[in-house]
Amino acid sequence: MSEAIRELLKKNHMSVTDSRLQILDLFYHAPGALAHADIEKKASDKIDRVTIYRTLQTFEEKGIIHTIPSADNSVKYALCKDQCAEGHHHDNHVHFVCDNCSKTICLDDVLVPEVKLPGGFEPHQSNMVVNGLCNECRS
Amino acid sequence: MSEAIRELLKKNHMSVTDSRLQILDLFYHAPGALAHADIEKKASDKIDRVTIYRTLQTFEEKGIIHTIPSADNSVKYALCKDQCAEGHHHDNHVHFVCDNCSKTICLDDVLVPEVKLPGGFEPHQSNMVVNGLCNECRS
DNA sequence: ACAATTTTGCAATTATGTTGCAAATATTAT
DNA sequence: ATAATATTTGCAACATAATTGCAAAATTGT
Ligand SMILES: [Mn+2]
Ligand SMILES: [Mn+2]
Ligand SMILES: [Zn+2]
Ligand SMILES: [Zn+2]
Repeated sequence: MSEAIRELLKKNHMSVTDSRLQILDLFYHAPGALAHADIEKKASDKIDRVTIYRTLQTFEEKGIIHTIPSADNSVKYALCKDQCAEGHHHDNHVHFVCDNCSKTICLDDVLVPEVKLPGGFEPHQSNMVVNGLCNECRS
Repeated sequence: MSEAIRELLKKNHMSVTDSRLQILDLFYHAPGALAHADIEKKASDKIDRVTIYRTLQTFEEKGIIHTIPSADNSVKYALCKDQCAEGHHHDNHVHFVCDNCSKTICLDDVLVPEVKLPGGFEPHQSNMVVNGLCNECRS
């Protein structure tokens, strides 16, 4: 299992280090997206705050994780699916944030719809976040 | 003009104070959405940082302004249109963020499209942010 | 004009994010 | 396997952003 993670790092030409393995492992086992603070808490073997910042930034640049915008200054991160590569993300799916358990979930199968913009506006990338009750909290 | 702003505060059962008038005035004359830092800089007559935080929070609660999510921990605020009321926002329009001039604009006429969620998810509110080049920066 | 209520500014505290640099670790070459 | 090289980490120092309690100031209703 941990072997798959090593491979992912190798494939992206990154040194395989404990911090990186551990953080990636957290993402793979997390029920939803993770914030910097979540990682700081959950990391079994304590990792320095700065290392977490740098690791998240590197992973994002390499196309391993993507950011999920928020309306309250608390960006979260989640694993990208295959297609993303260095400097080239393709995470055009909708994100769901539960108002009850506050879990943040990638709805990989729900694509962000196109919208018609007023004249003169040139779209490059779209993000859509839906708030509400998640499948677990509603039942 | 400033009279309209007074009225808005009265209508929402808020005391009319200098800080509030000044901040509302900034919003009415701003070309786009404002971040906390923008207000701190632009306020002619200096307002304490804490007062700005508290004022933004109050305005948001009263349905006078709404937040615009971002992927880089820099939430912005913009005036709500009519229908919003205390604890009940109806700002279901798309937001545009220019990658060049970084202006953030409410596209009041472009509504956030509905999406079909997986079974069990109950949507309450949707946000959509489009990045790209604004009408001014493209020409 | 007065009393009651609300808002403000300041100080103190906490949280979040950034940078430079030496020590530790990982990779590559021998 | 060892050594040389390159990369990553942790620490300290710094910078910025946000929260809280409280007394002073301003606003509101009478
Ligand atoms: Mn996602
Ligand atoms: Mn808006
Ligand atoms: Zn939930
Ligand atoms: Zn622009």
